[in-house]
Amino acid sequence: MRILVADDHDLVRETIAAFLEHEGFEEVCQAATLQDAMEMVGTTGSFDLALIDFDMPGMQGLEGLRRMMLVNQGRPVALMSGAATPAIAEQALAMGAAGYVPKTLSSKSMVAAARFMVAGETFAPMSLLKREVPNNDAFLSPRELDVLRGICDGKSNKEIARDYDLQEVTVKLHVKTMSRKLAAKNRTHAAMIARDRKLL
Amino acid sequence: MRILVADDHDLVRETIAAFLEHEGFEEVCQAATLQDAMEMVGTTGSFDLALIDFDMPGMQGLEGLRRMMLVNQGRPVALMSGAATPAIAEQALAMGAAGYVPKTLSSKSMVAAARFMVAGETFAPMSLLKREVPNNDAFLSPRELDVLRGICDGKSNKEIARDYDLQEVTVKLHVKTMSRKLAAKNRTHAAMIARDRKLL
DNA sequence: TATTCCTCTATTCTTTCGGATAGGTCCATA
DNA sequence: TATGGACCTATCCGAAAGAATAGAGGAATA
Repeated sequence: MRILVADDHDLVRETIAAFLEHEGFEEVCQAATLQDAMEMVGTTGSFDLALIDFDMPGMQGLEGLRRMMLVNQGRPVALMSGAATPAIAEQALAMGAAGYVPKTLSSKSMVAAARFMVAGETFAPMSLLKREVPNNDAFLSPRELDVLRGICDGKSNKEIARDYDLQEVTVKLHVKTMSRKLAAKNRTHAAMIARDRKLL
Repeated sequence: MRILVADDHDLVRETIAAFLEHEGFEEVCQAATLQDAMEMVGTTGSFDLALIDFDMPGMQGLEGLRRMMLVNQGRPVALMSGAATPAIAEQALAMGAAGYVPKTLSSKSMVAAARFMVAGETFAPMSLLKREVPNNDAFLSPRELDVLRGICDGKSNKEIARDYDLQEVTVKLHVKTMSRKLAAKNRTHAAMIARDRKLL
């Protein structure tokens, strides 16, 4: 049962490794960069599970994950991160990662997740996939939400105006202010952001 | 560490309970009906985790799950099933279940999942969350997918053209043909459709 | 009461989209 | 070789969107 923990933050890496060892994983290796991690696979053989950090040197976004998965010969490789977006996690899973492990996970859960992935299952915390909507509140006004819904349905400003019995200019106003609130470049971007945050 | 396994199939229930006990869970209780399970909670107190079968007598679909969650005082309750549809699993999770455990899970994974849910995390097998994207293939051309990705990022045609070293008109062409293929009214609509079908 | 926020409207202007039409190359396959 | 598909470019036009600015009514709240 060989596990690799790759993270450039010494404290984080060592803590995780210590926990895993304490919980019965026999051989827990460590690496501080993607290069180190890949070399380690080359010299000592593939791991039963590799946990690699998203923000580690050499990762180049998810490209590092892809390369790591290649060298580990199909055995499970999971992405770790402290601050990756749900979108990144989903992408990682889509490209076949064994899981996504947020560093916010309790040590107990972390060990459970590791066990799980070693067993060949794919793991992701539901907190990622479960709608996080603590932000929403009174962030967008009711009208702005109306308009946003219309946009998400692919409607034009004119159509939205007709639906709610408004003038087109008014809809435009809402589109603009709402897009600013969401930090969206335009209506399409706003629609995607809305979909991501599940705030429709 | 008290766990409840509720299933009307004696063999299944006892097997699962035996595995959990073998893997270190101290107190594993069993029930063959929802009534029994709820009474058990009433007399011996709430469990750290309750695994209840979807097809058990008294369940009445997900209503039984809801009631079980109420009596267990907010502690994790997970749905088990041999043949529930993904839709049911998603519904269960939406109503706050601690997880969905298919009976097809290996015993190892089952234990890992239990550990995980006891720790307060929510669990669902990725097979549920992994998208079925068998439709996509060759539906949109590679270029059209490029453009679609750009649109989903809220980019303008001009930006997309720059990204791929094309003329803006060309991008427009792709937008048009691609929108037609997706039956989208406009770029925004196309972006939403793409997101829904996970074909980015 | 004054202030703030949401709401709606108006005008003007520039940029972007969307559609139509009309070419062209490259490539694979029948 | 011909046919069709994906790909690229061009010009033109109208519609839509986006941005800026200005004003006004209503409701809630400090």
